[in-house]
Amino acid sequence: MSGDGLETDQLVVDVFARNCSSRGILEHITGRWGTLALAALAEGPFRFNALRRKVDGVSEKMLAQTLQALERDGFVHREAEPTIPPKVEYSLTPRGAEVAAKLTALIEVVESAVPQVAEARARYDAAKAR
Amino acid sequence: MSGDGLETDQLVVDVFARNCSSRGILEHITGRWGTLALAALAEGPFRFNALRRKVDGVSEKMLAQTLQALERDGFVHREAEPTIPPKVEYSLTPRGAEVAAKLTALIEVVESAVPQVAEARARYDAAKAR
DNA sequence: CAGTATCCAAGACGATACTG
DNA sequence: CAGTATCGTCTTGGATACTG
Repeated sequence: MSGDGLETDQLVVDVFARNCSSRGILEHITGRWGTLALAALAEGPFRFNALRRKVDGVSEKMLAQTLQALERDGFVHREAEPTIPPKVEYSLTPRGAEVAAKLTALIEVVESAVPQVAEARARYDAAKAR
Repeated sequence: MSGDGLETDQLVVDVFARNCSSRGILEHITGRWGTLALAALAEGPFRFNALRRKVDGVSEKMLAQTLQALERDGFVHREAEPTIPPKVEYSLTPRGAEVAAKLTALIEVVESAVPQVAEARARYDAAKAR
């Protein structure tokens, strides 16, 4: 624990500032798997492996890691039943639901834009090739 | 009209699917710098170095790379005046503005949640340490 | 000013094996 | 089932130097 010249200011909020708390949080949410995990949980609670199947391509390690970060930040709730075999259910907290709602809105815009993006890319590549 | 079988790899749209077009697009947007660049441009047009100053901490390389990806996808417009010294202005396209709006909504939620996230982390860490 | 090119370190990521 | 541990690869990303 060093308290040297670099002050890790606890309450910088503007995302555009470096060392800002909100950036770290935002990166958990907008990270490669964070977005997909939250969007999946927006459809309802999931058990670990069900979530893993839903979010196609994620490894055990990354899903566990992502879920832990989101749980620590208070966006995801983890409910473990101490049975054998273990049953663990993940769901959104109220705050997680708020975030997830914004994400699904974003995803919808993106999905509806897929064809236009394909066109835009073709134009860009054609122009660059010339 | 949507086919039931898995048709192709070309126009898979569901984000949860691997090899899906929307995932790649989404990752440009939600990437470490994509989100911040779009959010910054939501406040108005910016020249390269102004944007670099605004988005604190981004390197030349990453900003250029991010901006090119977003331009190629049709979210950002690049206007270059062939003067000396060169003047290049970046702005949002209409589709980029749509996306940026969703992003700023997300950022607002995150920023307003900063204090609660800090609490949640403290609780989580305390529970884990025990 | 607005980039491009190159190098290199850090860590993100995936596969696998193992535990409770 | 729900993870953790470990290892090796491959990408990400920053610093620096250079061009038009």
